[in-house]
Amino acid sequence: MARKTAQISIRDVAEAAQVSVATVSNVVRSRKNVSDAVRARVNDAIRTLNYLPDRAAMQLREGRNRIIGVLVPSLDNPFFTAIIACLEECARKDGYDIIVGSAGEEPAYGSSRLKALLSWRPAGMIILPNDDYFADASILDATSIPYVVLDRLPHSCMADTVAVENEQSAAEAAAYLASLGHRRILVVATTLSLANIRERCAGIIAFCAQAGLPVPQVLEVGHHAEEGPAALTEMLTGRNIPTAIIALTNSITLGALRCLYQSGCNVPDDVSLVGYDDYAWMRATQPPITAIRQPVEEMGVQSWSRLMHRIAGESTAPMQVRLPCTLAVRGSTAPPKTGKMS
Amino acid sequence: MARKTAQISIRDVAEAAQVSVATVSNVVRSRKNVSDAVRARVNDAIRTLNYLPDRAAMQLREGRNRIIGVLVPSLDNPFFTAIIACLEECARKDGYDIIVGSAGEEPAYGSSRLKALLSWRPAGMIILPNDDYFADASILDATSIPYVVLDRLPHSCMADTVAVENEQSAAEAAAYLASLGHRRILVVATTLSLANIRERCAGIIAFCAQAGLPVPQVLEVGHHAEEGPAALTEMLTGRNIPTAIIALTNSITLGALRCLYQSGCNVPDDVSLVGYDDYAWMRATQPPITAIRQPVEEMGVQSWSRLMHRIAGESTAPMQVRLPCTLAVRGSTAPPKTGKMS
DNA sequence: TTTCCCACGTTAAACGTTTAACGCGGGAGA
DNA sequence: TCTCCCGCGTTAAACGTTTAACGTGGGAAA
Repeated sequence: MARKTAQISIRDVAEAAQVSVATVSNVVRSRKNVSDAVRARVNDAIRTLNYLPDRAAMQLREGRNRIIGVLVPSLDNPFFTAIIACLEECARKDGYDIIVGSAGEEPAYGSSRLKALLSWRPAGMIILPNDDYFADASILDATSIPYVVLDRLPHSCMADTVAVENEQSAAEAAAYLASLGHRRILVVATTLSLANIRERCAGIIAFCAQAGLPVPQVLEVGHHAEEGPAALTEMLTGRNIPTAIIALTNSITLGALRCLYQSGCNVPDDVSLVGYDDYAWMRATQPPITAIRQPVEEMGVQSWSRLMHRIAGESTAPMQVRLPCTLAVRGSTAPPKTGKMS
Repeated sequence: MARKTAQISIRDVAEAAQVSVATVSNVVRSRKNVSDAVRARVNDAIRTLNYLPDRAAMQLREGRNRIIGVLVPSLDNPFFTAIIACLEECARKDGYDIIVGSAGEEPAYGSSRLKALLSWRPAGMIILPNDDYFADASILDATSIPYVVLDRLPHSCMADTVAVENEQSAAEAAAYLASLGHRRILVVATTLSLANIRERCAGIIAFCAQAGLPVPQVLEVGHHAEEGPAALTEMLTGRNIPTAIIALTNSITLGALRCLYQSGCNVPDDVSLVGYDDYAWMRATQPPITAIRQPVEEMGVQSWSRLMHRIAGESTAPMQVRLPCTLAVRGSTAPPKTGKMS
């Protein structure tokens, strides 16, 4: 009978099957030849005792285990959870487990979450930094653990990185709006202290400059913008409102939509809206939202693949992967009503 | 200098600080009095070597560690990720780490994910089952690990459970629709093989019976309904369409909205819509969606608290916690246009 | 019959911690 | 001066695995 109090260990199984612990291990890991009779006895014992190997012990013995640490800024953002879901799928396929930590959007906790993750002695890490100074890099570089930086790129980094083509995708959205006849574009951002956001801004500004459009206005509204930031509502109820808005993240897209709704602006008749990320709800609004679709799945797969290569010992120079976004044109964008210009 | 190849251990620190490993441990865990001079030496060594204790070894030594396993059906559903975010917050406060596994909405993998989680020897588990037979219960009961079942309740269960008042909340939504004058209500569900969904249906049906309304129609559309299930579109383009829809999950709410949009039904003029769960996007649609708000945060907190009590040794009979939902009335519900009845 | 080898099992060490038990030196009380 | 105790550190065992090294018994080749 299994003891209820303590976990049953390989020793209990060995005892029950009348063999040594080494033999049990050999059966479980199928490492050495074990006679059929003994194997059967061991398997029986495992089943009746409900034996499960202890990962901590395995890991301790083997030095490094099949664990990947994933550090994200937040678990409340569908963009991050989608990536996690994708990484989890990759991990399952390759026989890894992932451990997820959330560091918070503001770099407040400092590196405590990273350290917690590292204390698992993971075989590798995938990091989505919450700022682009990425002080954590020094901690990671002090270990020999390979890691991949995803989505938000730090200023400088000795590791593989995977990100989307922020400038190009944002410029493409601006170009599309320009082709519809828009000239006054408002860019709504979380914060310009994030490199990917800055790149998106830069893409739009560069396009406008090149196309002879006025310099677009940029509004920073912070990370918690789902409920519709007051600053934007104010701007939309004022005079000389923009004819098009580009929202640089999914939460901003949502917030912008609420502001437009609150301030009585009609989409797309009064103001056109283009949002980053593409979620199901954007296709269920009326009108559906024109979206810059980030290749979330591809980001997960690529970063996983990079990490696996590094774990396998690849020692080439760090690679910088950039993935293209696609613009999904829907009903929230239309030519501006010329009447409202003057 | 730290060896680059292997992780630095407590022994390296001891060597660098010229003390025994026990002393290092005592400094790190501040267990016994250590003189200031020695403490300083040790802390210096820790800092220069970038020492991080190895969780696997700690856990092995201590038998059971501050880990909670969380098993959810899917990481693609914001309801589950919101709960995870909340549990993570609780865990951080109490000095625990959580390890998340996703089992898939269909009970296909069987119990392999659960076993993977259990092999971490967690101090406790929080489970959101993916079916209500909950075969995993036997595996869990075979261990001495306390666990809490959340959201979807199995047929019978010897553990603490936390769920919402499904019947009452659904009945309340039906009652509200009835008070507006609706008589033909369509219930759209993922699958009736889930207890919480069945309870919601039952609540609506019971109310209709009691209020003398016709028996509401129930449509099962499966788990991946965000894109708008064809069966629903078909029903909405037919004759004798319902005047109100109650969508029993967030994905169904989204899917229903798309179907309504596709089939040219106006919300709320042609059809009223009430949806389960309340996310930011539901307030950004036009009209905003009337929602049955599940107390996600409270579910997380309550289940965490139950688990902590059990871990602390509480051995009373299993408790069944039920939390109330609130109906947030918004623009997607209105009295039916009587003209369309005939 | 002797020798060798092979197939199958076992022994024991090691992984990095924690902690009970022990040692030791010096100050205080007798 | 002798004893005792207390504060500070160390030693060593233990946690559950894996695996290299080591029996051991029997069959085949000589």
